Amino acid sequence: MSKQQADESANESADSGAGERGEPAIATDGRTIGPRARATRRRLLDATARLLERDGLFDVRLVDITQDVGASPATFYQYFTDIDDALLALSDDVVEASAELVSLLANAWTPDDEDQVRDFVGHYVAYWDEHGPVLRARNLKAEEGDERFREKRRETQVPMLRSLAAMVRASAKAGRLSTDIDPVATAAAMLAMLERLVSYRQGLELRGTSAKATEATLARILFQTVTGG
Amino acid sequence: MSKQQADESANESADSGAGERGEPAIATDGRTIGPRARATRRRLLDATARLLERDGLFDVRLVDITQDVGASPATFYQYFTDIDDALLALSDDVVEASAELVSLLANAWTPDDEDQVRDFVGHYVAYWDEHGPVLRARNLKAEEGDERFREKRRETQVPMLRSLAAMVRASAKAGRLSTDIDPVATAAAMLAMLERLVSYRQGLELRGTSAKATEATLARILFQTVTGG
DNA sequence: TGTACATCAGTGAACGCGCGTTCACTGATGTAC
DNA sequence: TGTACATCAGTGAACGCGCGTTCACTGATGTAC
Repeated sequence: MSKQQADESANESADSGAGERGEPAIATDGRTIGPRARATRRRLLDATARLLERDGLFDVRLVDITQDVGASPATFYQYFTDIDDALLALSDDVVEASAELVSLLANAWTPDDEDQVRDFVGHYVAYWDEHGPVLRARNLKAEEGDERFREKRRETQVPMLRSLAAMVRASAKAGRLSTDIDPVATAAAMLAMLERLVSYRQGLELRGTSAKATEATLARILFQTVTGG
Repeated sequence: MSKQQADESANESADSGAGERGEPAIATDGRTIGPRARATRRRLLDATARLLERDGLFDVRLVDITQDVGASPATFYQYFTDIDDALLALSDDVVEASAELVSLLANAWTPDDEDQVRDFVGHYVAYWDEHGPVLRARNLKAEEGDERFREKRRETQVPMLRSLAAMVRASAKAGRLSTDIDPVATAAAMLAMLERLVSYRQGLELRGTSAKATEATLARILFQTVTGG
């Protein structure tokens, strides 16, 4: 490895405070991991996300990932057992990034809070714009039955599901929604709608419906269904 | 490649003839297809769907498909250029099966028609129960950017989208819905909700929400959002 | 301040297996007379 | 009704390539004195 490359690695490691997140302290072969190694691991993850976007989940190759960061295939195995292992690590990142989304659901919405609902939908769309490839890959793997990816998906969905269900319950109690609806199913339906529609957005734009209108519509439906407003 | 080979490979399978449905009249190597061959082709498709369910899209192997019907790998190539080709054929089947679903949307719903909405949701769920593996595979491929599968998805979605959007428009005109909503985006949101929630159903059942309650909730949301009732 | 040794990090190059793919062939079915 | 020939349908067995995987090795960085 060239001197320049080593310098770059050192710079990139600046962004992560040493070993804070769920990052492992030892490599797959038992070596202890220093800052340089941590930076390499990060670069491999970033490359994986990049190629996920470029090639799609079906065509991501371990060899391509390492080539993308200018490393040997053997290096990959220092940090991950296989590509799924790297995808799981990336999934942890997006779980973490969903915390902000969850926080926007902390205070129950009322019929006066349509602005807050719009704000939430805006953040939700931005979240998918930023993490789309990883989220999609995670969901595909989950849908294919892989329990590890199912768990990652749950980690983001359940907190949101709980908050929304609580809001529905409150709205029903306040007489703004019929009491014979199922709060959890309603919340799940809203999350399903949000999650699925993001992948339809381009198709809709082609059909003459702007992204703005789609977002506004989502917010409206969510607002009405959850608050009864 | 021999001259003969070059000639033959010019006539790809697909739609180059008049079978009963969308079935080709000639095989990939130019032979004309009789009833026996058509049956073999069907058995290969059924096996593909079966293994799709058992192994998942990532792990479907051409060799396994042919073994499942007791045939040689070479037989597969008589009828399909590759697995994707077979998946596209299966996708045509589910497009065809969606006609009944579309017909249930032919007459615009009014606030008196909640029963019809429930009926539609029931059929929708049944449709996914029957064709889930193929629908999922088609959607995954579409989401991964394959234009051929995108087209198949559109073929089922667009008619439903049109019908629902028309209903929303009518409800708005009748003053039952706000006129500032976007009919197409609203219709798309409803379809997104339906499509996505089917894959969550098991998860919801584990969380104590019955399939019946989920179905009823979907129908309720759809009913209110589309008819304004 | 320089040298030696320990530890951390990365790699070249080969290996091998799983799986798609092919081709010359055999077997089955239909038809003419 | 039987025989010969044409056409339809299916296959065994091998081939080869793409890609994950491994291991003994080199190189980089830290530390003791």
